[in-house]
Amino acid sequence: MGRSPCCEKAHTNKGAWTKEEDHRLIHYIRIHGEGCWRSLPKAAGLLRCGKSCRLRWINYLRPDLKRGNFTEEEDELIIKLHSLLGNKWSLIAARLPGRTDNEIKNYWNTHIKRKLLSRGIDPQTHRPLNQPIVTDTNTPTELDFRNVPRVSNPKFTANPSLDFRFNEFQVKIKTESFEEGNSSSSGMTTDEEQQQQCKDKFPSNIGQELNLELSIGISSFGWKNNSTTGVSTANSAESKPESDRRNPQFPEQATSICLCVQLGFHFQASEICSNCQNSNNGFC
DNA sequence: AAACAGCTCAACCGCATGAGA
DNA sequence: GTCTCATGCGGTTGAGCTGTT
Repeated sequence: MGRSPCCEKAHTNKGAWTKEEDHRLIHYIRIHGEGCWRSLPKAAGLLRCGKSCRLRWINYLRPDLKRGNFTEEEDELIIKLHSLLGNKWSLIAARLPGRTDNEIKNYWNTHIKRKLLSRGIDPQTHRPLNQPIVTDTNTPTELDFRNVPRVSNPKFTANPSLDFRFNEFQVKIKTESFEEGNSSSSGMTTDEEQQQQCKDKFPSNIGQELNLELSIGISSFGWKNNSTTGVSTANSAESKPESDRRNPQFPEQATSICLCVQLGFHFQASEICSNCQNSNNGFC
């Protein structure tokens, strides 16, 4: 006794969407908003299954989608996020405003994989090709979860939020990671030279540590009022899909979810998160 | 110009998950 | 606890496009 199919396949269209279908879907969602995908096709007069409608809207028709090629910065961000998260395309897409998980997945498979391979990097492990995996118990060079603090139970946190974060999660990387490709004019690879190259590229008082901090949680202010906070674009209500803004699973005022992944140099405790404008000793 | 190969990406499929009855 | 529903996610497919011979 299996589950009933999500739609009556015999009476649904498949394949490429026509302009008329797109127009109907856009028109319907403009009036009624997202959600209720199962009943949407019938209500909108579409001979499509709800899944198909949802996918079409999310991946193609949504007005906040960014069109055009990926920038070099987006490329690098995707690579870094993939090294952290693996094939969690939806999580990666959450960090790239205007990009969809499907788009990123396709781009990864068609471009970035090849790019990494040409650099001699395994796209799955992000390690140099043909290099055996060596476990160094003293100096973490890749993700190191051994000292990750507990994942606190939301039931016991001060506010009713998820508090799932990899605290103080720093990944030391060699400065050669900042170099473009494998080029090294002198061929030298000493630490001194790498440090100098790093300083040349990043002429502030930045050290050699990249902070690849990942934190997932609902920012505390989000439970108060999301209309008056300085929420950055990535997490602002304006940038969220209509369904997120109307999500009945959350109280009306609790729609700001901080999914911070700080990719960059470790920022100071006195600074605030550029994403949620929160200051919590460098974490949010 | 035609045939073929390779590539891109929109769309589909199956499965997982959470909510509610 | 079990079942169904609704939704979301990741892997895969295949039509159409582009480049090459």
